[in-house]
Amino acid sequence: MRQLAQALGVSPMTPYRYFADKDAILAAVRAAAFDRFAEALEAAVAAPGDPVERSRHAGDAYVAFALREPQAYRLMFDLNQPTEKDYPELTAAAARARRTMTAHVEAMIQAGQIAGDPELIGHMFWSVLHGVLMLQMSDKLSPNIDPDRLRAATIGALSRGLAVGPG
Amino acid sequence: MRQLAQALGVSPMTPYRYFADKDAILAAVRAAAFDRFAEALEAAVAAPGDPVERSRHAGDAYVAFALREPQAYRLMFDLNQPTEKDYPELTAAAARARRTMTAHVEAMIQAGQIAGDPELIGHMFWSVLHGVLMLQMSDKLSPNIDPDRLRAATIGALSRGLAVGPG
DNA sequence: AACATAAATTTACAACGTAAATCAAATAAG
DNA sequence: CTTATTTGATTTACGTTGTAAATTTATGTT
Repeated sequence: MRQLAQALGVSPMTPYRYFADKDAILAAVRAAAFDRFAEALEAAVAAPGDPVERSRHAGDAYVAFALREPQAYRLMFDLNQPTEKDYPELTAAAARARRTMTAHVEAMIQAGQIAGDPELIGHMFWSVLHGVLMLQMSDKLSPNIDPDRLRAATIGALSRGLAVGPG
Repeated sequence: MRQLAQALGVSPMTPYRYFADKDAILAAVRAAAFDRFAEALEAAVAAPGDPVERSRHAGDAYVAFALREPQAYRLMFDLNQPTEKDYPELTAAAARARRTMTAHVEAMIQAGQIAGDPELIGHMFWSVLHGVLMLQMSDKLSPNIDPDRLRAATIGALSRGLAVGPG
């Protein structure tokens, strides 16, 4: 806090005139990060190309964000952070990212590319991306395993599994 | 630290005669948690039944551990914790859990159940389980999504995708 | 009994988040 | 243009935290 205040060129207690406490400040940072994240996803999904290509772009954008702003990504999903229920703006920003995901899956379904519950399918891909990234960032992967290869293989297998029959 | 010392019925500085600092203590706790975790997996894999059934048991044991000891699971994969490279016992305990996983996949491959790199395939399932659990625990899933259903659907689709052709 | 070694405690300090009191700057009322 | 009143920022101070250093207590050993 004192460092932050100094970086802002202001006295240690000044931020407290604008935020309730440290958690509120971090919640604002989290919300801003989720907004940047949602923007990156929206841009990727809106790019030209067929639905499958745009899905790849979305996945790439997801990973690129996490690796470009690891601190932000960490904070966004940090289990030690207070639940976002207490911070409406944060809830909203997180929901926005989820909606982007779901909307794109819906588009793929309407294109006949895939079938099933769009929100569930979106969450399936999300889980894979997040899982690999978390294991990668916490240094839990075996030294023999290349994160990019793992991610590609898992997304590939999951896609194939979904193409056969919907979950 | 002071609370811990009091719980041990000892003065605040006593733990420091046995551990370098707080991180070292937490690393020991993490290592112990990983050992319990590995034991749970080993037990599940060693249960009777065909390989596919035993895989299900392993997955169930994984999830059961995380939900039965959420604090432990959190700590084990906490990104804020110092890297386990500095704590050999911790590295060893984590590697033990990975080996259990890989060994079982190898068994499935030799049973002709599946094909591909066993360590990679093990990591694929691991990523899914970890991803869903983390999203669940950090309260990031959409209210419409049931974690158990999400996990089952994702594991199911991934399995189907792997059955078709190896990654 | 005297000493050496190990183990635990006491004391002390710097850093943290923040409550309370104080002070300064802007705006409104007379 | 004063004089209030509100707003914004700072200073001071307190309780907690992790832990370094000094000190005491317990445990062998000669």
